[in-house]
Amino acid sequence: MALQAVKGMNDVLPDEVARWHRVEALAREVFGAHGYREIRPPLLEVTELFERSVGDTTDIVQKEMYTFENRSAERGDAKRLTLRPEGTAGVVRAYVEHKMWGQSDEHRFYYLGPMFRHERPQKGRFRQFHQVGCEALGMPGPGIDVEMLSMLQQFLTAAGVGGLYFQLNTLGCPTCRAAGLAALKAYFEPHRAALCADCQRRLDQNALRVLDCKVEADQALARGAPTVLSSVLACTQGCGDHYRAVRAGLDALKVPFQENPLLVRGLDYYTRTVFEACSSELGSQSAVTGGGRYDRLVEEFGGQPTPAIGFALGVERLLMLQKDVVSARGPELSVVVAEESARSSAMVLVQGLRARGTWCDLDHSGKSVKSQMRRADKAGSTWVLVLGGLEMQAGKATLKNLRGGASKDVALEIDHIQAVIRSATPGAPSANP
RNA sequence: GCGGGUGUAGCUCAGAUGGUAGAGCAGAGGAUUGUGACUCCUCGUGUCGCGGGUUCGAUUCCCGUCACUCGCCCCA
Repeated sequence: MALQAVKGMNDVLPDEVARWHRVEALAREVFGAHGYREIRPPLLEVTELFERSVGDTTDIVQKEMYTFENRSAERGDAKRLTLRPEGTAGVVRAYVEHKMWGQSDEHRFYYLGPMFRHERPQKGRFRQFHQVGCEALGMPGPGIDVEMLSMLQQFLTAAGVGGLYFQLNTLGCPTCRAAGLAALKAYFEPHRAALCADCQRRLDQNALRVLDCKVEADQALARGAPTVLSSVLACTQGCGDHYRAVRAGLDALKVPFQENPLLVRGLDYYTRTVFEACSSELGSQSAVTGGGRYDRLVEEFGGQPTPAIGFALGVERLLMLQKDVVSARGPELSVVVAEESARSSAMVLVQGLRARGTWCDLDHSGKSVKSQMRRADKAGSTWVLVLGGLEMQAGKATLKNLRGGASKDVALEIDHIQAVIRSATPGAPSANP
C-alpha cells in the first residue's frame, strides 16, 4: 500500500491555507487589541507536566497522550516526553520557569498551533488538531472573566460563526467544590447499583461527571441531585459572589449565555468560572471553544500564587463553521512565449518584474500559444504579454487584459510594464487610455 | 476501547440478480498561419481497496483483512 498520512493527522492543502491565514490574522488582531502577546512554548514537554496539570484521572492523561521515552534513556537518563495535548500547561510552565510574575502583576498570552490526542477521529475531532488559546494571569476579579467572554464573542462573530451560544458554570474553589462533591456522592451512593458502569467509575473518580451522563436512567437520578452550583453559591470564600459578578458583567456587556450547572470540563485544573462556546451547526462535537479559571495551577507548578483564566479554541471546528469561500487570487501577469527565440528575453523580463514584487507567471512548457493562453486564464491572471520575434524586434508588445479591461501597448521595459499593470484596476474600464 | 456506513478513472458517482465496466467534471489536442473565456470535434487511463473461498468464470456471492468515514466515550 502506498504511504499515507498517519490516521487523524490531516494535510492542510494550499487551497485551504488562505482560510487558516484569515483565522490566524483575526486572532492576532482581536487578541492583540486586548493586550495579549504571543508566546510559543515547545510542542514537546515532560510527561509529568500534563499529569500534574490536566490530571491523571482524566481521559486525556489516561489514554490519549502521545508519550515516549527520550533518547537520553540510552545514557541512563530516562525521561518521558509527551506531545502536548493542550496549551495551558506549557504556557504556565514557561511563566513559572521564567519567573514572569516579577515583571508585572498581569500577563496576557496567546498561542496558536497543533495539539495531539490519540482518540478515534470523527467529524471535528482529529489526532493532530489546532488550537488558538489565550491565558490571562494575575487577575483575581470577575472583570477579566467577563472581558474574556466578550473578546471571544467579538472574535467568533467576526470569524463568521453562526448559531453561537455560550454555556457558563462555576466549579468553585477546592473548599466549596469538595462540599458539593461530598453531597453529590452522598446522594448517589445509595443508588450506585442502579447507575451505568461508566457512572459507577465516575462516582469514584469524578462525581461531577455523573450529572453529565447520557444514559436515560442516570439522567433521571441526576435531576434530583444537589447541584454543586448551590454549594458554590453558598461558599464562604467568595466563589458565589465571583460567579454572580460574572453573570452581571456579561449581562451588562450584552454577552448572551446560558447557565448550565451540568457543564463539566475535562481537565482537573479548573476552578470557579468555566465556559464553552458552542454552535448548533457543529454536530456532536458542538464546542468550538472551552475554558475557565485555574487559580491554583501556577502555585502548584511552584510559582507565586497567581489566579488565572484561559480558553482554547479549535481551529478546525471554527473553519467548519465558515461557509464562505475564500477565492484564490491569480498572477498579475502571465508571459506567453510565442517563439523560442524570445524565451531568454522573456525570462529576463520576468525576473525583473518579480524582483519588483509583481506576481509573474512564465510558461515553461513550450506548448502552443493557445494552450499557454488557456493556462493563463485558468490560473486567474489579469494580464497576458505575448512575446515572439515580432515583439523582440519592435521592442514593444500588447498587454492583453483578461478581466474585461482594455488592452494596452507597452514598451518592453520592466518599470513601464509594472506601472501599467499596477495603475489599472482589474476588470474596470481604463479611465485614461 | 465499542457500534454503524463506505471502498469502481485525478475528483464526484452510476452499474451488472456472476461473463473482466461507464457518466459528468477535470486533463490533453484541434476548429487555416502567434491570442483565453462561450461553442463544437477528438482522445486516454482503471491491479472495480487487499487476501482467500465458491464457480467453467467474480469486480458483482461468502469469509477475512486493511483503509476511510459517522456515532458512543471524551473533548477544541
